[in-house]
Amino acid sequence: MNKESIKQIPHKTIERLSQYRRALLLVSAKGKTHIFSHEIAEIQHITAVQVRRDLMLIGYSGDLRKGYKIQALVELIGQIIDSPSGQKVAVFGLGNLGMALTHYLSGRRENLYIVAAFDVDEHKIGQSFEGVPCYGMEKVKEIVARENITIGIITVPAEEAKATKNLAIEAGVKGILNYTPVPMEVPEGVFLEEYDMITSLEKVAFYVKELGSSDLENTKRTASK
Amino acid sequence: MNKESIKQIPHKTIERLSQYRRALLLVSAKGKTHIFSHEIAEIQHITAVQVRRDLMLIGYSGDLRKGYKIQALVELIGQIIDSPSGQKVAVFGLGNLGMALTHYLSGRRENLYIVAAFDVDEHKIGQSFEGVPCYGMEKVKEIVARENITIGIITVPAEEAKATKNLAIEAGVKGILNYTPVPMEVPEGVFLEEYDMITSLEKVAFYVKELGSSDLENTKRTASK
DNA sequence: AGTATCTTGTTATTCTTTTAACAATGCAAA
DNA sequence: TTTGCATTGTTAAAAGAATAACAAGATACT
Ligand SMILES: NC(=O)c1ccc[n+]([C@@H]2O[C@H](COP(=O)([O-])OP(=O)(O)OC[C@H]3O[C@@H](n4cnc5c(N)ncnc54)[C@H](O)[C@@H]3O)[C@@H](O)[C@H]2O)c1
Ligand SMILES: NC(=O)c1ccc[n+]([C@@H]2O[C@H](COP(=O)([O-])OP(=O)(O)OC[C@H]3O[C@@H](n4cnc5c(N)ncnc54)[C@H](O)[C@@H]3O)[C@@H](O)[C@H]2O)c1
Repeated sequence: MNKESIKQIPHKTIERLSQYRRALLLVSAKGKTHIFSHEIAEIQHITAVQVRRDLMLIGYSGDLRKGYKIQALVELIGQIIDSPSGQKVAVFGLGNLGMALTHYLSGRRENLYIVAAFDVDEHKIGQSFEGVPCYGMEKVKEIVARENITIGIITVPAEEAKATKNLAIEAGVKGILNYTPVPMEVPEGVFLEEYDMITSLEKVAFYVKELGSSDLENTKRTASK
Repeated sequence: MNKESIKQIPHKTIERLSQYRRALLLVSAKGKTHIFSHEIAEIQHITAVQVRRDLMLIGYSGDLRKGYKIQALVELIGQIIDSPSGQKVAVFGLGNLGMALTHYLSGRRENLYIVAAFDVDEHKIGQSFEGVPCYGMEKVKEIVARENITIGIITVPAEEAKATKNLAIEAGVKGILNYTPVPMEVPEGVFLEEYDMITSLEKVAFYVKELGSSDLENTKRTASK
């Protein structure tokens, strides 16, 4: 697993590794120590080949008779997708969605820490939510630098989305998770992931309509993007 | 645009059509009547070829000199992705996320109506939120049937996710939008779309780490899908 | 020992999606 | 009129991802 080979891991495989790990931790908690590719596949509702291929790409070898050693696999996935010292995350826009996410994420993931939220609302600034302090926008540069925040989640109103993204990047954020419906672009060296809920919902609506009008297709789609 | 050709529109194109439409409505509101493929592309941060290819797939022809007629294109996209009489949506699990989504979606989309929420919390049952009534789980069958709800958004706790999905499908829901981190499967004739936030966040974290360790890749990824 | 069975690891193939290439078109200006 | 230019529509190629195919290893059973 050198740096070059990691770079060639498909994006989709990276996504599945995240999911495998969580699934593995769950079955591990039940006392299981080994698992077969088809068992992982069943949990994830994908094929066993897909699982084996993904594990091949990260260079993990299982036992031909017992399957994969859960603990070792979890550790290897961690070596690949985690930063050794963890990464810090900030939420930009502590509204309905931002608050839900803060609630959901804080104290949950071992290597990703939500350490700050930013908003313009005077009622929120200065307070803490789930142990996460909320700062005014004028503090972005200072806090991002001081805390070494590398990831920003954008949940401000659509009109403010691009400006907020720019501010975050100027302050030093290297990864953007954009939950506004506004398509963005980022400079070289910054990674952008976008998710648009309306699109998902309209997509479901479209395929429901299509399935209704002629029942040809059995469909499952997974996004995460 | 017959039924066969619609079926062959790539999933990704369907997603982009949803986004094109919203972008077009915005520029239309500013008084613009025509638009070039490269203008759409710029808004969406994709390539003009991609736009033209998508429009080709839905059989829309632009004017060689003026570009695409915005209003006509919006209408055509509507003919393709909307159901003529709209579709009704229910939220299952009116917690932090479910409430945020209800807030966000209610009264917003023209052809998709959130008409019900379901929860087990006695404090929520019987109340309305954003004009959306919350019912107990024992009412799912009755309400889904009565209101002809075709789409269910799953935002219950992870442990309840599969049971809730099954209940929704038994009641007659034909499309599931799963926001829990629990991978699901659905019977034939039901469409499933899943989005896992943790996966997205860990993916961003991974690529931030990689970009940091060697600045080769300029990356943009969009999910919704 | 030999055979059957199950699993992994990997290569080959197919499918999907994006990107490139380019002919055809229509207008404007020379 | 003719040339140049920017745009569309479409076919061709490339890239990315999933699926299939199958050799090889390990164990159990005969
Ligand atoms: N609520 C949802 O479920 C949901 C779902 C998908 C996408 N979104 C998107 O997420 C974004 C937020 O949605 P919401 O429902 O939470 O809205 P919201 O209005 O509840 O929250 C927006 C928050 O951003 C703050 N804010 C406003 N301007 C700001 C600025 N310039 N800088 C920093 N903070 C600022 C506001 O004070 C508020 O707290 C929107 O773009 C929306 O499209 C929301
Ligand atoms: N909060 C987020 O930002 C967020 C983000 C991504 C994913 N999720 C996922 O969404 C789900 C909900 O998250 P949340 O933060 O809103 O949790 P939450 O606890 O705030 O909400 C869960 C809601 O579901 C209700 N509920 C519990 N059991 C139920 C049942 N059997 N049937 C119907 N309703 C039931 C609860 O009463 C509560 O209102 C979780 O699976 C979580 O993993 C949440």
